[in-house]
Amino acid sequence: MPRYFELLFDTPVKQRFTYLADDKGEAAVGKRAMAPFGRREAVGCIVAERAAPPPGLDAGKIKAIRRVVDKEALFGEDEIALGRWIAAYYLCSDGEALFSMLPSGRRAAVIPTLGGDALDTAEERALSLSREQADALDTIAACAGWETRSDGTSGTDGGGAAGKKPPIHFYLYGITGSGKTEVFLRAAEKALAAGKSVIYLVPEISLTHQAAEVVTRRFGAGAAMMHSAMSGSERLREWMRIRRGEARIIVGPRSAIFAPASNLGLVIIDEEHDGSFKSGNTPRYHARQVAMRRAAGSGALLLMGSATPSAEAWKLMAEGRIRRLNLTARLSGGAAPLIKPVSLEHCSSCLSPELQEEIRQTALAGRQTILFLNRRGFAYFYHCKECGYELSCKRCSVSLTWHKARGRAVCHYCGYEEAPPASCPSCGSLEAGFMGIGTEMVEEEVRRRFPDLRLRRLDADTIEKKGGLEETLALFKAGTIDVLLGTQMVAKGLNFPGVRLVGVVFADTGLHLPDFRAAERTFSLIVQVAGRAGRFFPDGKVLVQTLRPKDGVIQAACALDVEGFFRAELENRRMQGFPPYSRLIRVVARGRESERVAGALGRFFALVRPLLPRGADILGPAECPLSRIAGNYRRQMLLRGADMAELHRAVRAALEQYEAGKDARVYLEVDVDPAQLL
DNA sequence: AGCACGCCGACT
DNA sequence: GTCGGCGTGCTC
Repeated sequence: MPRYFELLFDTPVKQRFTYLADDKGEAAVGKRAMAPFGRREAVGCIVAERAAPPPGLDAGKIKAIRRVVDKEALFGEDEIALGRWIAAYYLCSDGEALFSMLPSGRRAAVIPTLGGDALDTAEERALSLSREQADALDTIAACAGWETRSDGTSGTDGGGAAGKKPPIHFYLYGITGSGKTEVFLRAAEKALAAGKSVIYLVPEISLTHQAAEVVTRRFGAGAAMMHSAMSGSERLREWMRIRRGEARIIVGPRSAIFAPASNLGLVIIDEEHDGSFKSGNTPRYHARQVAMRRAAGSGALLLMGSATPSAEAWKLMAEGRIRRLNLTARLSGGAAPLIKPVSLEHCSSCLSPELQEEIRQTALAGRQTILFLNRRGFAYFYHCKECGYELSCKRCSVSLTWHKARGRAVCHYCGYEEAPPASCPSCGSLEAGFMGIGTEMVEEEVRRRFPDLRLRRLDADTIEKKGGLEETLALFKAGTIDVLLGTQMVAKGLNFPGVRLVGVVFADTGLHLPDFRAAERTFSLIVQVAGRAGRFFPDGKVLVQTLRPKDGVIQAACALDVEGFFRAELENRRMQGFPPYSRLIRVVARGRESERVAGALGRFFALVRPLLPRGADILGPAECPLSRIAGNYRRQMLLRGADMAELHRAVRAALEQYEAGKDARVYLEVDVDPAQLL
């Protein structure tokens, strides 16, 4: 009696392929298998067994599996079902979805990790919880119905083990330093004690390592981690430990949401607002969305936290669909820092007199300064006053950034570089040059004004050499650096007690980008950076330099007024019909020839428009804000509607018709719930 | 996505 | 006369 198995492959082909079992009888659902696929061999995943070949398929076409790759199954039915859901929701093939769940390390990223001692020692040390922390924890535990044993608190809250209750989501909304981590850890402890497993998501890169250390210290061998620097085999080993139930708490970045944890009781999402929870390649999933789906399926509880929630989360809290738990008090003695907008309007230097003075005062007091600017290089655009010429990349519609130290003009999108022009390449005028401040320029300025201060710059250019990041952070921590200057990476999660002053060199970066989330990102970035100041002393100070000190976003950020910010921001979104008041699917066409790109997207537009439900509309087609990247022209359209299921139906049907006669040399990218519109 | 088959231009 | 471009189609 021959056995047949259905396999999925990591290709965009939306089909299953039927094979005969191999001779040895090892084949089983959930294992990977090598099989002849087209004119080559490929690894597929066995997702089902069937008694007979599919009707209508020529029996002669069926081939046999070459060999089974795995000894034990990697996936259970739950994971396979989750893969199907991902594919349906994010509009990719089942195979792409399933293989993206696997920590195979196909595209293993080498990512610098932070030195383990960048931990928040004060929070870790906390033995007893604050009143707010304890209340939050009690509320969570009570709703979850986990058996509570410690604390002398009495037993279960009715409900108990079995029975599917509607999932409850919680949001720990608290300022930086209010002790969210400790509540996360205690909630995890309780879930584990009740026999459940826990997934703990943290933003990519830096925090993964820190959080992983805290969790392993706390939970020992029962913890598994999935950080991006691990090799494929290491990650696979962790995967199997989780499947076997040997590890019941999993820490990692967004992909850890796929961990094959059985009896899932709790999903934690730390820094919920962080952009790295949304995947940048197919399937373009959002870990929060997947977490909600997993929670719904398993009855697990979802616990998120941030000082600056996303607009989506904020709205759900306002509607009562996520329960908010407030942490308002700063632990460890720190007070909310004084945050002040400083106008750069009539300032020739990138350091205003006020910021210079504070840097001086801070150094005099023997304390440290962090300067933040989200732009590397020396100057980021070139302009000719004579003829208006602007120097842009030959392959992208992006201006070249001058990297003075390297002596090159560089494209930050494709890496193209050339020698910086001595005079205007168009008219030869000398009234032309680079403008717009970057971290290198700030570095030069600080060194010029404060030759005695020990300064380190921390951005993608200075950490290229391995260990650069760890070294700089260690030096800063040890107090051998007075001023730490850098991009994003100084904004997130680093806690250094010696810091008194934080200077945001230019807050307007990104504020006026053509993306409806520009204000939200700017707001949360400023608030997050501000959180680096005075965490352990009451005299922290933050100066926010801007060309528009009166701007509502800047003002709200400086007042740490999250409520006020969202009152205005959500009203804007509602008026303009953007998320969270609508749902979006973004379709991008890209290709070498602009006419073909336009033609292809136009054709897709014609296909999808009649399929859209009432009330839904289309923005575009139009050029992408970044209309050309690495030689590819890009056009996009935004499908907008109230109901994602309806949008899905329309796009899926249109895609099917489009495939039938698709344009050569044009690629369509579909992004459900896009996070970036550039 | 691969990978091969197949049909039109400039080269040993 | 061939090498090689990339358009088209298929993968149990």
